[in-house]
Amino acid sequence: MDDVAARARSLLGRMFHGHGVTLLITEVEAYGGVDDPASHAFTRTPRSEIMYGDPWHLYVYRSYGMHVCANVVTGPTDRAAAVLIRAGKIVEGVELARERRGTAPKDVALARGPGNLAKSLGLTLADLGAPLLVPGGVFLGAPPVEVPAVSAGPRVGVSRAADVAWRFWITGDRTVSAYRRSPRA
DNA sequence: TAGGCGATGACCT
DNA sequence: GGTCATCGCCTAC
Repeated sequence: MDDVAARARSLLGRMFHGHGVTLLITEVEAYGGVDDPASHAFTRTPRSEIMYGDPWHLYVYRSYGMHVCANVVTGPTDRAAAVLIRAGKIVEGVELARERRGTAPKDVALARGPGNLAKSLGLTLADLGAPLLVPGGVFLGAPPVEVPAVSAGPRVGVSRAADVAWRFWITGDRTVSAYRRSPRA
């Protein structure tokens, strides 16, 4: 369990490249997989099968019909853990991201929230299963040289097991989305 | 093949 | 800060 959280934390401060836009990951949320009721991998289906595969691949899903969310499969394979990328700070391709978002209020909010982040990066369901350690359409940059200060708290938006403190963010970063507990929690 | 559902976002007060 | 619109996909008949 703890290694899942550790891997989620290690993603903070790391670069995430997506179709011409680069952002620095500022907020993530860990999902334990097989023993985590809130995880999409909790019920094993053809779709969630990707999380039972090799680590460092992309798992994307559509929510509420219109939003796309991006996850990093972290493994190990028998656990099917994944990390939801919730927010980031765009460092390259701001113009392109703004174009994709349409009417974005501020630069700092371009990739605030999982749906907005995926939209800024131009992610679609076609990116499902993309290898994240291989430079291409979507991939991860090298780990940060300097590890940022990290805060932890309960997960957002999940209807089950919301009390697990598996949400991590870079302390004080303004791109981190505001906390909101699920109405069903 | 039909229905339920969701790891949200935007907008309004 | 609270409320509500939203719809394509997955799962279970």
